Amino acid sequence: MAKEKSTEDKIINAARKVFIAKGMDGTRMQEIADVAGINKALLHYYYRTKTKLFERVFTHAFKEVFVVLERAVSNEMDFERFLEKFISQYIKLLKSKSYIPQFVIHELNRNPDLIVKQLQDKSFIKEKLFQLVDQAIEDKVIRPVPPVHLITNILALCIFPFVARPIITGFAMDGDKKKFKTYIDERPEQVIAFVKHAVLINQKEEA
Amino acid sequence: MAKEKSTEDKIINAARKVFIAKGMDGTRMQEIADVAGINKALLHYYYRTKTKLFERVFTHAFKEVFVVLERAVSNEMDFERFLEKFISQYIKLLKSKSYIPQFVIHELNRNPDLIVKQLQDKSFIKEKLFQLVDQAIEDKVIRPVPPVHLITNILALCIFPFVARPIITGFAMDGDKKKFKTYIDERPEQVIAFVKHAVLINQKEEA
DNA sequence: GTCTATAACCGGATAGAC
DNA sequence: GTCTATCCGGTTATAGAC
Repeated sequence: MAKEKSTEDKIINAARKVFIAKGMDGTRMQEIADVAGINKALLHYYYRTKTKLFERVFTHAFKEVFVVLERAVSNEMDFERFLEKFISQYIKLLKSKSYIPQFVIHELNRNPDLIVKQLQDKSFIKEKLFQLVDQAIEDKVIRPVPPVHLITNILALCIFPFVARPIITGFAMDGDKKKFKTYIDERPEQVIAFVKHAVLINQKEEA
Repeated sequence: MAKEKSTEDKIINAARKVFIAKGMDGTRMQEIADVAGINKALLHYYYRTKTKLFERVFTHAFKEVFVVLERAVSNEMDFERFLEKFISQYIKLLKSKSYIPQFVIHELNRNPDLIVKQLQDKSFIKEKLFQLVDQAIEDKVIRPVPPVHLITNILALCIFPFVARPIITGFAMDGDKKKFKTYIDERPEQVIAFVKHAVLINQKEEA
């Protein structure tokens, strides 16, 4: 099974696990060492401080859930297919990284300066996305709606369930985690239909 | 101006401020004492432990952003007006408590058991809300959509911007906080229109 | 590179004077 | 009720042996 890993890999994987589960403040270096199966001093040998190790983990996590935007704007296609592709692929991605959004959002709120480093030279993504929406409006494919709002709406519908999972599970599913899984599996279809009805102009009923 | 407050009030207010800004793990009792203008020992005199003080703050914060659901189901009205009222009032509320959603969500993710205590005897709200949606579907006011999805969609659209503020401000507004404020001011109108188009059946263009 | 031991500090909680 | 002083466990980080 080739479960062999370098010490550095073991540390990074352990750090990811613990930081994402407990946040910067809630994490203990000892716990990372335990999970990695090594000892505390070694952590400091590889990454001099907790902060440095955290920043490394955070940057990686941020990219994991952000670069999807970058990929999204690089493919040329009509707006309806863009919606379908983007929403289904993004929710699929989030399912496999379901604890990352809350982690990233929390740490960004704790320390908003972090965002600056992460968004270096990323403004072209915003331009492209806004342009995509503006073009669809001009082509009468969607009704006129400010790009920021449409884009944040789509992201909200995709991301929110993962962030609010305990509330949704507790409030609407009587704490039953299986029901939450079912709900998430239904999401792509539901979100796509919701957004299409919300903005597409010649939306006809389909078979 | 009657700025006089009991010590207990000073403590609670300071604790709210610090816990909501920094979370349970990031908060220091010393900082709460400093903000309250008293000394650390006095905190323990009123609330024996940090955990107890936290729980008091958390419960209050949770109620502040949750009871709106309770109020929403107690007013009888047609579905379209329910949407308008709920969305505009909820966003208005969140504007005045804009740091609470992220706080509540983070702590609930760190400790999902907290949700159980908060939702004691609240299942009637869920029943009423689901019923409201089912009724609207039956009356052909909205297209058929599973109640959980519609409700979480609405909540996502209202809450997400406050939770993701640093990302939205950094990504779409070049870090300009004034633009974020404008964006939030536009939200009620935008969200209401979005949801109406998404689900209302005889949606006609209005003047 | 990896370990044990320990330094240096921090933070929650308490004792006890006023 | 409110304060000062202090205890004590826990946490990051380093020293130094192997």
